[in-house]
Amino acid sequence: MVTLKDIAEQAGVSSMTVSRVMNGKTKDVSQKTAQRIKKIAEEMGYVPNSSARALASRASRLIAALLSDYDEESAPLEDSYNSSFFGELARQIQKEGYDLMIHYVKDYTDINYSLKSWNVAGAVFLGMFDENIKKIQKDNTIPLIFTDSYSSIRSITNVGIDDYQGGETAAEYLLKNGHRNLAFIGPAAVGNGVIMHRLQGFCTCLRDNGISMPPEHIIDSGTEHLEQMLEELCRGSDPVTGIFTTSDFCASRIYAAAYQAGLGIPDDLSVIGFDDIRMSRYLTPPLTTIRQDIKKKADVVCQLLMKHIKNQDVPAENVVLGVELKERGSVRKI
Amino acid sequence: MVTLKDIAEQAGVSSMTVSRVMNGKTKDVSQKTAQRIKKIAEEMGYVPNSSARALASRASRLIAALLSDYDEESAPLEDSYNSSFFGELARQIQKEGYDLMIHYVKDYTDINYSLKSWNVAGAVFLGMFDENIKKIQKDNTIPLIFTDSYSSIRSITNVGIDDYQGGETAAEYLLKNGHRNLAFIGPAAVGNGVIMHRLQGFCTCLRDNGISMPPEHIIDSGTEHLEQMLEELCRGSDPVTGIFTTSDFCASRIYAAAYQAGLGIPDDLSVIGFDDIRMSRYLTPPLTTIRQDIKKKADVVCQLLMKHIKNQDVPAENVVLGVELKERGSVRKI
DNA sequence: CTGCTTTTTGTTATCGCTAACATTATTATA
DNA sequence: TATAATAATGTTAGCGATAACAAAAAGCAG
Repeated sequence: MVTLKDIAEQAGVSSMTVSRVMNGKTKDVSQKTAQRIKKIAEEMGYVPNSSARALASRASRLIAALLSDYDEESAPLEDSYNSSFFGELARQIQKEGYDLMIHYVKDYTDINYSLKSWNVAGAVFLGMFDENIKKIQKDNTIPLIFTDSYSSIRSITNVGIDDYQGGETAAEYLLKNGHRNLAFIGPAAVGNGVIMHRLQGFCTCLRDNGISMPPEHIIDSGTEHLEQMLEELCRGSDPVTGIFTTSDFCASRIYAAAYQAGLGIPDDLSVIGFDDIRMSRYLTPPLTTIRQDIKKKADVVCQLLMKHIKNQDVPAENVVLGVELKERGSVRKI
Repeated sequence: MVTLKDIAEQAGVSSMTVSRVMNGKTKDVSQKTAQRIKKIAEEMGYVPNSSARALASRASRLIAALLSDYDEESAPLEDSYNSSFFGELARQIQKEGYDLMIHYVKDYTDINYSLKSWNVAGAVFLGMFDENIKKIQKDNTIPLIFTDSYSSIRSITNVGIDDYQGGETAAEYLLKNGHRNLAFIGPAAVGNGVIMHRLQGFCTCLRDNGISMPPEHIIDSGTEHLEQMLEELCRGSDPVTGIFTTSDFCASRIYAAAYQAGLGIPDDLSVIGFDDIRMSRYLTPPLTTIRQDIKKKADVVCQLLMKHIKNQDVPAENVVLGVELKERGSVRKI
């Protein structure tokens, strides 16, 4: 392993000078020496020891990405949306000269460990929110960025999308196409986050247009009997003709269930998804969905993180990115 | 920040004793002291500083996952299969008490940096293989595990699946169902890896059964004009009735193209995929595919890594995991 | 109680690097 | 040319932990 000292000896300077060169402190070292040292470092294949750096400078160039690990079966990265986002984030962060590590966390202890163990420069919470956040914030001075969190705490920086408007847009579009009897399919745990806001946007828009959706039309996407439910919903005297669902993956389940129930999409049933994952356009019919721009989101998260790292006093922000209706073929005009 | 020293002072012992307790060297510290120290550490919210540990012990509890970053547009983690694997790997590694960091690498320099910068304990190469591997191996003594690599170098440990057999299985199944005129759709860059072995297994099995597949039936999945190609293929005097493709994602593209071309699956065209991603069962018709067990793969990679980390002298292995036909509804019996 | 082993604890140096300050070389100013 | 200002380099002391060895305490046989 090549160290600063090795290079220093080769170059006949002190290791501090080499350190300065390696850290690009151009105005502290003469050009000539800098050039020479760079060349030697290159030749010797020097790679700075990040641990030593982190230790000495009390700051690492390392970011932690935190994923929720509430149970064994949850697999956040199996979700196409999440993993795409994570991948983009990783790339962006690397571009900024930082490294990214991943941590599944399930409680305060985990989060604490995650943030302190490598004294990371910052952390991104992926689609999760912990009750203990106040405590975490108090214990740590490093920037924390949340994504898709609906905490009411003003002092945390969050990057999310306009879920509410996404719901509205979906409702508007269904209404515009003549649908009046609608249903919502999403995770049972609506909670007070992303899902709830989509649902609220959806319902409010309906209500504003004089349409109401009965509570029994809010269906748990986790149910085993999706076909039966769809059948009941769509075969009554006042059949449901349009469904808004909270993810494209879920939409694919609805496609399958509808098919089994003998319901054609979009002829018998229109479906509108959320996310616009890569596969959505290849479903049959191509899925009409509320698109969120994952690259943009990753970019914003990364930039915000850098800003906070470089300047402690940047105030917390709540960035809400717009969503966009991606019109394809899964909603029909009545 | 709480350090060993702080705890030591509180407990009235030397920091070395605390270090021993924290590292679980039970037989070096009396039970009584150990207990007391643990309690104090707990109370003070001690989190070991991994950088300092890595520096002092010349070994970190950190694993690097390396992803290929050959161009801006490649997004390995957008692939459902890859990201699921990555997610599983992350979880398993964490369970072993290690941390995982992710690195996109595009050349020797990147890989070198990745391995040395944090003096990681080991690295996993995700579906990539670098020409310079010999050099990398020589420069580093840490265990390197490859996945899905078809290097001929005996000294590298690899975990992959039986791609060849996957191809065979697909062919057998199509033949069994009476299909005789077949096509293969996959990335243009067949290379000499995963894709080639699937194709070879497929072709060999066909040949062994007296069937041959003309070269023009090997189609680039990247093509813009998939519908046209399918149309030509399936509408001639001797129409193709079965397609083997190299991923489930690709299969979904074929579904879409077939639909556009007015070809019904499986009535006009049978399709068999590869991977068995989460969404495959929800396609219409549910996709018959060659399943690979991602959890198993992650598990094997992780166990192998641990074995190599704990014992330098474990010989390199080439683990080939079996694949399994997942029979669903996209292949019809003729 | 002595001398021995074994257990338990402590000391010192070091890992590779950087912060903070000290020094020397260089240039500019009077 | 002397002197101040600036630029370039060096020195020292850690960062928080562990390795390796050293010392003290405890246990035990005779």
